[in-house]
This record gives sequence, structure tokens and C-alpha cells, in this order.
Amino acid sequence: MASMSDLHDPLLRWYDDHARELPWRGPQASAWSVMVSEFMLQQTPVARVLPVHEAWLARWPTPADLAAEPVGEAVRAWGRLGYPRRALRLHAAAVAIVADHGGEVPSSYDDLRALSGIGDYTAAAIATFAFGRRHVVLDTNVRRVLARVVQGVELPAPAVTKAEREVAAELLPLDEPTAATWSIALMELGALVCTATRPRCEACPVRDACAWRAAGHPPYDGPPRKVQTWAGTDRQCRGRLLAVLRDDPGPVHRSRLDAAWTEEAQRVRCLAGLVADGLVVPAGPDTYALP
DNA sequence: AAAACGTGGTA
DNA sequence: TTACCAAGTTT
Repeated sequence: MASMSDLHDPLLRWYDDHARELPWRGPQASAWSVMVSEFMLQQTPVARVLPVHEAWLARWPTPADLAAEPVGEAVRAWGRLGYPRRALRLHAAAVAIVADHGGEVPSSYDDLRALSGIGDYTAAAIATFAFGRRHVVLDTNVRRVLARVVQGVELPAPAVTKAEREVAAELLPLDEPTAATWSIALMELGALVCTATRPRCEACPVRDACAWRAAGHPPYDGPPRKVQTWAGTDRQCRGRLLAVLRDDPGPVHRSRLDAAWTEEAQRVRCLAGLVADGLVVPAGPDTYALP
């Protein structure tokens, strides 16, 4: 069993030396900037978030700025980040922040958690990284790092377990600012060194305390991890249809959507789904637009 | 509790 | 080229 100092001191020191400079990090970043980044980073790599985040903050520097616009503008500005419902939810969260929190991003976990699009991870992340609160921040990076270093396995279980949460809670430093740095350092290590494939163990600051390394890097042997299919799926169809709307300034005729996806039954079903989700609105007898 | 939900980079 | 993966949330 590794002692606390075997992990904490080397990792905190490593973060101090190797942390990337990102626009949503550091004392100059607003809570809103942090919140926008967390929405965009849900399942989307940093490199693709960077330019969209910058444009977003330039256009909507506060929640009130976004809340004042039609939600369709948020969907359009979301661009090709993927999972466009996140844009809907971010807009809804901005509206709620104006209505219920005086236009300021709330600082408590519970208030954050109550906003649309904010689950356990994002609430903890915003409370921690924007406000310095002390919460367990358990994202895919942290889970992987702890699975390896503490549990000695290559990858964590498909879903978060109680044991995992307990390990993370025990390791979280008591001091608030240190807890925040610890969490972001764990995430950074997972993103840069302790990666899902081909981890750079030789560059790892906690390799001497790593249970997975000590065990000889045994391969993952848990339940099979499901692979997302893509070609021909509703997800791809929805993406195509929404791209047509997004790339055109005004309402578009149904024929434009028909041209984007040949299989009719699926196209009709997906368009109905987009409308039901609030990502698309009928704008006339045969035209559609962003909301 | 499992499935749905986008997109593009990398090996 | 196919497979895997990327700071999850919702139903």
C-alpha cells in the first residue's frame, strides 16, 4: 500500500511543471468560462474545444449574454463539437442562472447540479476549478489513473463503483486549494501520460508507487467495452440533417434535408427526433430551421 | 441500468 | 481500414 506522500508530492510537483496553459485555467478565467469549457469537454477532446470556446466567450462573455439569444444561435455556434444537445442545455442553464442566481454562476455543488446538462462530474468540476471548493472529481482520466495506480488494473469498470468513489475520497487532500490542484493534476496526468492506449509510464511521476506497473502491466480483463457503431446509424443521420440547418443562415426547404440522407424512413424518423429534442423547429409547411 | 447521443483524430 | 477513444448526461 502506497503512502499518501508517495503519490501527492510527486504528482503535485509534476503538475506544476507540466500543466498545459488553457484559457479556462488560472485565476483570470471566469466561472462562466470554466462552465462553458466543462460543457464542451464532455466527451470532446481539448484540441477541438479550444477554438469554439474562445469564440463562445468572445460573443457571450456572461451567462446573461447567452440567455438573451435564441437557443438556435447556441446550436449554430456549437459547430461540429458533437452532441449538440449540450448547446441546448448550456443555453437553458444560462437562462436559469439569470432567473435564479442573479446572472452569476452558482458556486455550490447542489446549485450547479440542479442546472441542465450538469451531472455529478461537471458539478464537482465547476465547484472545484471555478470556486476552489473541495469535491471528489471523478472523470474518465481520474478513474483510469486511480484504477492503475491504486487498484493495479489497466482500466476501470464500465460504470463508477462505490469502491472507486471511496478511494478517490480518501486520496483527496483536506486542504481546499490543494484538493483542487490534486484533482486537476490527476486529470492532467491521465490526459498526457497515463493515457488509455500506450501510456508513457517512463515519464510518469508516480510510476514507483503504481500498482499496475508493479504487477507487470496486466491487460484489461473486465467485461467487454461496447464500441459505438457509426455508419448508417440514427446518430449519423441526425448529424447530417442538423449540419444542413447549421450551415445555412435561414430556414431550409425539406428538399435540402432529403438530399442529405437518402433512406427516407430513417430520415423522417430522425428529423422528428430532432424536432422532439428541440434542436430543430418547423418553420413553415415545408421548411425547417434551428430553434 | 442500459442505451442513446456527434464528431474527428490516431494507430 | 476498422477500432478505439475523448474533462458525461439523460431517460
